[in-house]
Amino acid sequence: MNELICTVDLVLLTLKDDGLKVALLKRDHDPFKGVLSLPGGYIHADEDADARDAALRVLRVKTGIESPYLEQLATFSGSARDPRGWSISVAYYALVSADVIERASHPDVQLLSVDRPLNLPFDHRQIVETAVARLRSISQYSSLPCHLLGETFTLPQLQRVYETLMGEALNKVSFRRKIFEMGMLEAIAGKFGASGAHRPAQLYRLKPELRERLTLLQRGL
Amino acid sequence: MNELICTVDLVLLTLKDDGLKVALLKRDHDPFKGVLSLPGGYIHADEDADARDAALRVLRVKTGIESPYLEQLATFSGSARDPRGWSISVAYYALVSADVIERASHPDVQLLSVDRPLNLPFDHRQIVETAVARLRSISQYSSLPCHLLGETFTLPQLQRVYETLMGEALNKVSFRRKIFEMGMLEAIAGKFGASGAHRPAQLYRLKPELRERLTLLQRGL
DNA sequence: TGAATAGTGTCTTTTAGACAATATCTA
DNA sequence: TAGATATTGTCTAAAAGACACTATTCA
Repeated sequence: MNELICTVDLVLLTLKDDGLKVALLKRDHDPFKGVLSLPGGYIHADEDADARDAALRVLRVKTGIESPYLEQLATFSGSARDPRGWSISVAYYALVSADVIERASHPDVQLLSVDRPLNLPFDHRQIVETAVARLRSISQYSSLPCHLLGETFTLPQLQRVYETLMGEALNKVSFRRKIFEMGMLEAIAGKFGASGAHRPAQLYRLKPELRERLTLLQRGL
Repeated sequence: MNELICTVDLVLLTLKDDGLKVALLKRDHDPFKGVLSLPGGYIHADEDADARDAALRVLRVKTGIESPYLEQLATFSGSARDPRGWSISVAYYALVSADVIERASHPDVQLLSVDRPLNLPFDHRQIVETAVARLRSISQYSSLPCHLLGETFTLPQLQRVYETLMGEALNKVSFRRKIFEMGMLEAIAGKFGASGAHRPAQLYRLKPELRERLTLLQRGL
């Protein structure tokens, strides 16, 4: 039997300046040493219980981020994708608020917009495109976008996140009906200050029991 | 670096006797020699261009089935799932009509209902459950179930397939509206005979350009 | 008080579902 | 022609969207 290269790759996504960004790092080693690419690394059979564990380890070591919302995306494989040989990479996507990336403040992390074509090594461009398509698709009928915001947020903030992801304006009344129908939020007694000369918005947070799993909508937003 | 066991596993699904079945085989080798399990096998770096290729090869060799509708499901990995060591398995699911399985007529293939708990080695039960959940979920808003029927079929047949997968009766008028809205079918000038003493149903087939990719519905059935 | 955004009430439009009438076959 | 299922027309109910009104804050 042949020895295959087994790795994980991470698509770490966040919102900044009203746009979706992907976190990239300069590669430490050849091939493509010094080139911006997805954070990734070999699976370590001796320390990772499974591929998800490897993904969390890679994210922690390479970006300093500890417990993001993380899901398996897909597995990319073949003889053509890595010059070193036949390889298999289990890709994960993680969603965090821009705050979390700033607090980790890893000097090497660069955030690039996913809206213009990315020039990346291996098949990383395809991996990013798959992740963004998945995020946009699932956002249409789930609570997934909440994870791009911080611990607490207002409904107008949340609506802007959904609108950014879906690329279209949403009806305010319908949006609120749907979000409440999902029943994923709990109001926090307290208000939002940073607004300015207008009525402040109610603060909400994800119900703690829903931090790890998504809430789904029957019909979409 | 450690050597990992790299395999593919196949969840081959079909409809028979109005129920969803999964195709299983008795294992040729240890571990679990002689036990019913998912068709699977090692990735062969020297002959498989990628994992999908490996999945198609395994399916062809082990079941005689040539070109099914095939999608990547997820990757299952870790030190706990295989007694031989740390392993990684890229799982695919395939949908075929019962006809296709019969025509391949591989003597070892056994079809078991997915509706009662399956007792399978490794983490194959979890893989099957994931595949069935994925199929049922995607069926709510796509043309996926068409692939469980043969080349041609009637709308009443198709509705029964959707109803079996979704586990509920569907409104006939709405179902037809939605299916036509998807625009995935083309009528065949000719009628359906096997019916009996009543008006025969119009035959349809998937538009040829949609044999490989799904048609999606904005709102679900 | 006026400007700005948050939150709500309600009417209209769109979509889904119920029901029944018509169509077409076999025995 | 009776009986069975396919197909279609149309009315009703539910969901989504448009729009405007009220609420609350700061300058």
